[in-house]
Amino acid sequence: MTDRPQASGETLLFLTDDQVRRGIEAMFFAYRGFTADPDRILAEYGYGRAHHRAIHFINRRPGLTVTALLATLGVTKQSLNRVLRALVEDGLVESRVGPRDKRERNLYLTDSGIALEAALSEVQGRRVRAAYRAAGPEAVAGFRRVLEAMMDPDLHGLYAREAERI
Amino acid sequence: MTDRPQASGETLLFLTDDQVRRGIEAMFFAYRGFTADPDRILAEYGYGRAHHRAIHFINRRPGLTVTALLATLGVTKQSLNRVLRALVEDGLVESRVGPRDKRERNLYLTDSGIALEAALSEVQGRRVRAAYRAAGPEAVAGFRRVLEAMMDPDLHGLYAREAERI
DNA sequence: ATACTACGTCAGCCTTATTGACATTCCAAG
DNA sequence: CTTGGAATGTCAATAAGGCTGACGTAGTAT
Repeated sequence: MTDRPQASGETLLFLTDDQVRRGIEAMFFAYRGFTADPDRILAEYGYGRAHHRAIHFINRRPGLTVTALLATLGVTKQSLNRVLRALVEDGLVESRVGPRDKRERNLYLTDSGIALEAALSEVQGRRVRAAYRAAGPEAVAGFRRVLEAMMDPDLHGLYAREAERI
Repeated sequence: MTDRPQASGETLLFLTDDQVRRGIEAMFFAYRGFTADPDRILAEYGYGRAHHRAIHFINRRPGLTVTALLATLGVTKQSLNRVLRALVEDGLVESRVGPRDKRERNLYLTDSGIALEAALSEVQGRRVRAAYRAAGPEAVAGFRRVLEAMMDPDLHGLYAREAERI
């Protein structure tokens, strides 16, 4: 379909199919690198990425309700429940009855939960920082802009809007 | 640990833990958006991302051997075999006995395989292009630089070196 | 009093991944 | 020519993490 080399005219940003495929490939490799370090720590606890995500978002929004976390992660409650139950049983997450609405459960990290979160974001952040350093400041700004644009507006919009509201 | 706001001195690129966490979060949301469109197509075929990855790399390197694909994907042969068998049975991938070394199997996409790959990279590329357009050309360059730096050198190095060799 | 919401849980199923074991084919080195 | 090892395929068992469907309970809201 598209086979012009570089061009620029109307779009100023013309990419061949091959260039796009390289970008797709880069996302795959980068995401794998991105998750490799936390995965190793999680494995020691018998946890997976699902646990990491829950811990991450509870840390970001202490007091988050189960429904809100469900919407953020985009999984079913049955799926999340298994993960959440393990975290609560292991004493990393605390589930308090909602003060306003008693049906709700507000989720908080315990001290051990905070410690694990710190360890996870430390190793993951190490790689992110290293990549940022290697690429340079303007590259980081561009990176973030592309990522934002790549997000699914339906799924992420809710989260972003909620973030402002709170 | 780190709570200075912006700074710049020695590193020229100082990021707070919170900024790094936002980056981590952005990767999560972006990767989900990135895979959403292909996932819908794959579901129609009863396939998953594993099939997509196999199709992608066979398309990129027609004649790829099973061992090379194994190393690229970083999975076990048992895991890949299931995926590969489905693709061969469904007539999307052809597995030819190696001409030089008859133990090897060279993998090729059939016409239907090429068609599916085109459909997948079309929808995925659509989102990538949209994100690139929204972010601008310099942002894209920066994005790629950060992604490259984020890859696991051990895993990706092999692939990159092999790409040059061929 | 009734309807709806938030949450938890049981059961069953699927995909993708793992480890371990074993067979086959075939290249290459002694 | 024999033998070791490499490339591949396959069987079995297991696990994480996701899904749907169904059901129950507590609490809010009308």
